[in-house]
Amino acid sequence: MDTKQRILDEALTLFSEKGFANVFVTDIAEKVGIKAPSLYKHYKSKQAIFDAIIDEMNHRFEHQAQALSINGTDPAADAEIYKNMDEDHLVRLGIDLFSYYLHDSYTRRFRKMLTLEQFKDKELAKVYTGQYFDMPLTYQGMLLGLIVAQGLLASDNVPIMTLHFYAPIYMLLTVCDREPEREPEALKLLEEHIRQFDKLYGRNF
Amino acid sequence: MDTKQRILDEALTLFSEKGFANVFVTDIAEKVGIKAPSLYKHYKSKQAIFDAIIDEMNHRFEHQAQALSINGTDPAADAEIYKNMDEDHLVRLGIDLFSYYLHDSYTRRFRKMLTLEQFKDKELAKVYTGQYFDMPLTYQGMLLGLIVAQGLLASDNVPIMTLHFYAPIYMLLTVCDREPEREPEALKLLEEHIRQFDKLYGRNF
DNA sequence: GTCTATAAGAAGATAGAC
DNA sequence: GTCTATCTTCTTATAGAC
Repeated sequence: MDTKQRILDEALTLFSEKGFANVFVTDIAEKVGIKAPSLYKHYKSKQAIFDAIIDEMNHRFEHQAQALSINGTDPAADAEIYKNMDEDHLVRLGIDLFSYYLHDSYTRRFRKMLTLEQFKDKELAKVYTGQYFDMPLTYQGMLLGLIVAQGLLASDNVPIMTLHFYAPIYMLLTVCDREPEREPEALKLLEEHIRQFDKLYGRNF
Repeated sequence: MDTKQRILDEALTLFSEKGFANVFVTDIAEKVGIKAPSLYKHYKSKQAIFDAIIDEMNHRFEHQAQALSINGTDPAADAEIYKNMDEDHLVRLGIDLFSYYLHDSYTRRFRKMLTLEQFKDKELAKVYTGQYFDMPLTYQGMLLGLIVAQGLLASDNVPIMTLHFYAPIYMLLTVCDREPEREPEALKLLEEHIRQFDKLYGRNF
């Protein structure tokens, strides 16, 4: 990895732990193994480093869905996976989703950084809500819609059904971001949540 | 309100909007209508102001439940309220809860400040999780337990049922903290969520 | 308790040699 | 591209008069 990229990587780590304002260019340079002035040969300011991280994220998220072992951009192509979706498969899907978001290094650091900077301006607020509310609800809504279409679950309001599936996952994720030692407890609640979800939507309507 | 208290009030507003590190003692003093050095007659440092806000919160939250028009500390005493709990009453409860958390000035500012400072140290992380995860789940779990006991809803896993009730409320709250203009949309989803919740838990088991 | 003046130090960024 | 030296500005905090 070249220096320019290593700067982004170390800056992201520091920003996600301490917040933009509490990280000094000296800290970033030290982690990279150079002196602060050298850093300005790669980026014209501390803010430019932050902006470059946001830009890089926009490129990476295009491939995110693939990392979840789902096609991501073509839900119809994912339908095959959900042909025989039973409770255990749904639990596996939810835990994989949760574990990926929680443990993938880049995803976790970016989410934590955005958590700390979300009120800075309207654009960052939109990036956060887009990534952790609109996009998951849209995509998971398509998947659950497919499962409903196949008669494996039943709902006359798939968007709300999706909110019921995703909101507990999101909340448990924020808990583990703050207190990683609560992950076992979160995983237990997550599994119970999905089994209950499956029972609730598997029996009604 | 005396100067000492006004300092806390203005500091909380600024911290919740910009984060601790991006607020300067000059900014706080200006809002209060004094010069920065005068501020040091009331608090020995900027950090001491932050600490005083956290301390004040610990006192205020004792009375929080009462502001929600429920007893709060004695769920058994609240049982009366839920004697005739139908879907519309449950919707009202959820929307009141949501609206209180979102619009109560002190609650909103404190939550936003804590959001920005939650990774600073273990103690702040615990305050956040305690206030917005453990406490709501514990208390709402007691209320839902009462409703289940009265046969108005049914569940063999009240903690997970509580997670299903609260997690969407929490997630929608975080959306509105970032993008207040999305409140109408959030309220619509919130009402649909609770009506669906009532149907799901009203028909099973 | 509030002010003006100022100390003390931190932090972002630049200049110019190598 | 990296370094040392340095500039400039900002920020917290104190001193001491009123």
